[in-house]
Amino acid sequence: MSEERKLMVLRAIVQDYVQTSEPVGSKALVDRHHLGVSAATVRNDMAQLEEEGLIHAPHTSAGRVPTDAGYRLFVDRLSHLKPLSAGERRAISQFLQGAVDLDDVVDRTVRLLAGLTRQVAVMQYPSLTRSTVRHIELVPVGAAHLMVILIVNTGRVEQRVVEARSMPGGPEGDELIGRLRASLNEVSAGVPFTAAATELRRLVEDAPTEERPIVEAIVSALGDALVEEREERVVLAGQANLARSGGDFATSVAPILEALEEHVVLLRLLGQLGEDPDAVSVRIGSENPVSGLQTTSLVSMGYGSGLERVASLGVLGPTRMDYPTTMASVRAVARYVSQILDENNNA
Amino acid sequence: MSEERKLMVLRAIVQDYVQTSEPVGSKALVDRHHLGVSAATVRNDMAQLEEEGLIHAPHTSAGRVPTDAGYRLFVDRLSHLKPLSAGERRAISQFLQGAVDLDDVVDRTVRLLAGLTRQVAVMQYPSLTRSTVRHIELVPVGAAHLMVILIVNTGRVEQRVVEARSMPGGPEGDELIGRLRASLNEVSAGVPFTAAATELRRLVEDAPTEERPIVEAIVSALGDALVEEREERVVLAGQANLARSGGDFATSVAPILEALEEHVVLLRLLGQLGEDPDAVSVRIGSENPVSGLQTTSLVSMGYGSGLERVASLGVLGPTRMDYPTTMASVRAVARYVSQILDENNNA
DNA sequence: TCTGGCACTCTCGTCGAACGAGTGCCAAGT
DNA sequence: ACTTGGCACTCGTTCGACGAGAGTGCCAGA
Repeated sequence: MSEERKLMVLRAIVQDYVQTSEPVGSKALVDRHHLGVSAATVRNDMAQLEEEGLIHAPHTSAGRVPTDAGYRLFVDRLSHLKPLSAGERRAISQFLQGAVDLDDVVDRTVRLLAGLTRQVAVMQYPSLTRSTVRHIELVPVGAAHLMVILIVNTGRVEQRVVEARSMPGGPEGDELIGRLRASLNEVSAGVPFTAAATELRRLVEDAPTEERPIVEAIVSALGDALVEEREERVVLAGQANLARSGGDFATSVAPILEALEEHVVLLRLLGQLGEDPDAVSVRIGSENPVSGLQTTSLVSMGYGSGLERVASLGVLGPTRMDYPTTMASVRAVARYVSQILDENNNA
Repeated sequence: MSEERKLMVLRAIVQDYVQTSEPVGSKALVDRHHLGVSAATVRNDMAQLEEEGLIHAPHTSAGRVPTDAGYRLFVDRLSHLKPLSAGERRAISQFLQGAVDLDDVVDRTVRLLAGLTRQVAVMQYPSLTRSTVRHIELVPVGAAHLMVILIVNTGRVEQRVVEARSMPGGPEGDELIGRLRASLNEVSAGVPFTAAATELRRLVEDAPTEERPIVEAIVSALGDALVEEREERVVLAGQANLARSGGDFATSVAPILEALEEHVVLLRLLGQLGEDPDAVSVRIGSENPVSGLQTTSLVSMGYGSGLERVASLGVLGPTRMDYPTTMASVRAVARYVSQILDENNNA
């Protein structure tokens, strides 16, 4: 028995099953793929594959279906990414180029990915955790409030309003605000997020007693913004594709939709990338720790401006999915997004 | 034949059908509701109701089901909002009070509504169209760029980066920026959005020739922000409830999910409120112009700070829904949200 | 080690009958 | 003029049986 042929058979099973969504039998296999052997031989191979836990028969007399392990082997060793056509690449690029701001980039990306793969697209907002402070702005709002605005190097903006009752009015107030703005930016502009937090806290200690309350308030608001933003966001698109995806999902799609609404878990999932940040990561079925998602696969990849992979994006679909194509799409989109973020960043 | 009893029968049918989700027959009706008449009488009434197009029999020998018109009559004349319990009110209030910023208010609101009604919650972002400019801020970014920040009275912030090559560096630049900031705010602070646009445009004309390019760039960026934001956003939650809602939705939930992804149509729907902005608006089944949503009802209501109803929120569910309870929930949430926006606004 | 053949096992769709819920209508009662 | 009980009739639904079809496992031979 040729070990190599066995793998050919597995590959053929995966391909056929993905295409037809029906268990594939020995006869159909030899018809559709020109393996040079007979159905009986294939049957023997199948029996072995089943023993190894790579495929599985829903019931005695039905064809075989790949198991999660089977897909895993297929993805790791039996497939190569199917390159996109030039037209597709151009379309992706142009669609993303049209974005006007970061929100728009994210929005367009998920929609694009969902449309491209006909599955659910998920995208993590560019993380601020590894980002740096670009600028801090203070704006008086009414007499007794101050708006604190934090601008991050990714272009994202966070704002908070703080009370500032102790703030003197008129020119004195303006002078104070100007001074605070200057020192805030001095210690934190260009500084990575985590470092900035401690630097800012030192400012509070150094402040003269009468300015303590207001500096305290501002710094604590900034701290809030960091933490708040650290628990990041995800954006989804293409949920309709779930329902449309026909006979998959033995049970209803409800548990999956539920899981998708738990943004916190999604974020944890997306956060766990493979070692190589430039490779597409695939989490198949039960490899997936989340309860509702054990019949789905997550194909994801990091993206971000510069060398840092700030966040990741991907698609979620039935384990029975076209991995080569999906992986290629995810990779292409991740790269284009990175590129666009780069441009915006250096601009 | 008592006209009044006929309506009682309709009401009973709606109530039973909503509860059991099965067509209701004459026998079941007299058992469950103590109408003082026999099943045969009820049958006669039913025949009439059917003739009037208020109910409908799925097939010859099955119970009756309300039509869209039947629900409409029920909502308009046969039901009153079921008041929430004190505990529920307190829970809503507390949950919303915890919000830290506008995004968080919106996020919490949709999740709350979805949980409360076990349906899909939709919420329009507080519109900027009817809003006023609170403040405009200019922040230099690097040597040749300027970030333009627009702060709106709802607390929302929009930012744009513009090129400013012609901007002089050093103290002169700072002076220029200070002057521009002052005049921008002079003409637009507190001014309603639409008026602000024209005011700003006049600034360009009045600018001295050498400052023209930069003023032009800033104003055009602001104009962009207005238009961009005019095509507003919706936030959804509870899509899983769709799939969970059991036997409803003859077809699959796919078309509904699809429709929900078309944010533009959703916005148009939410935009069409009834005359009375303080009343709950109900759009039932086919009253709904959107193709995918003809088996669903939309219960919505305006909200906003002050007297203005800036935007609206609501829930979407099967036409077979518990209208009194749903309407009460939507109204309660809309009111609390308005209240919270008010507080943030006046603070 | 491969191949053809054959018996065996399942699932799935169809058919028909029994069932039951519910209606429509009629004739009688109030 | 309504209301009521009765009764025949209609149709979906359920259930079991049955046959067809697909696919396997295994064996004996090349």
